[in-house]
Amino acid sequence: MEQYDDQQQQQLFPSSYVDSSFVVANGAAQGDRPRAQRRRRRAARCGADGGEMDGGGDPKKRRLSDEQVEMLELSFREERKLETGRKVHLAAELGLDPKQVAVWFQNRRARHKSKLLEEEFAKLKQAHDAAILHKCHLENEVLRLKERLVVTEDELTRLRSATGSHAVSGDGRDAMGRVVCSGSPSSSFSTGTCQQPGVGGGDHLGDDDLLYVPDYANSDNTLVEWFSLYGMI
DNA sequence: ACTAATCTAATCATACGCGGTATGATTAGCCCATTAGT
Repeated sequence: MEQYDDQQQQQLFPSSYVDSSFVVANGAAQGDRPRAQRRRRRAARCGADGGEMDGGGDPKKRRLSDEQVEMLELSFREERKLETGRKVHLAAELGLDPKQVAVWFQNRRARHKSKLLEEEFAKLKQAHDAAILHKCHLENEVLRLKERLVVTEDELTRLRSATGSHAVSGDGRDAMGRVVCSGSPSSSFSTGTCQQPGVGGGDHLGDDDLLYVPDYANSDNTLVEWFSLYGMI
């Protein structure tokens, strides 16, 4: 009993989803059992008994009554597995063949499982869609930050050219008293070599005064962090 | 180990209501389904 439940759970949510249509289309599900052969067998069987069901009953398939289905549903909700005793009891109570009850439970389990799978699929799809949306938002945010970065970079360049070389005092400081790096003028983010006027000159500057972009600041994220650190964003 | 009962998965066939869905029934299981009782 318990083992069957575990097995069912495993089959309910397999680790890898395989499209059943693919399996069927590739004939791997039932070992390529020929349909024609089954049809022939069925036709022969029907022909043999004159197209009637066992016991000479109604040849047409009869649906279970609402009451019967209701009782079966009730029983199914209590326990999805059907022990022999319960099956016989139910069958007697509903006026059905025990085999009919067994078949009903088999079909009910199968359809319950496919319903669960559908629900699980819907949930996963919803989560997937939400993740895609979140990714879009993040990408937009990155674009926005990059744009701000470019603007800030332009502003920096403009400020530098406005202050010009004359604005840099002999000790290598700009008008704001910050140390000016002598990196490539084309990029304010180049590592450059920082002029340390204080070295040997007795005029020591604190780290806060150093306008310097380190080597590791070569990715967008690091640049953003760096700009944030300096309150430029 | 053997066997009967039972299971899952796939499929068919019919009912119900108008092309497609719901549902009862059948079949295979291939390193030959699994489980439980003997």
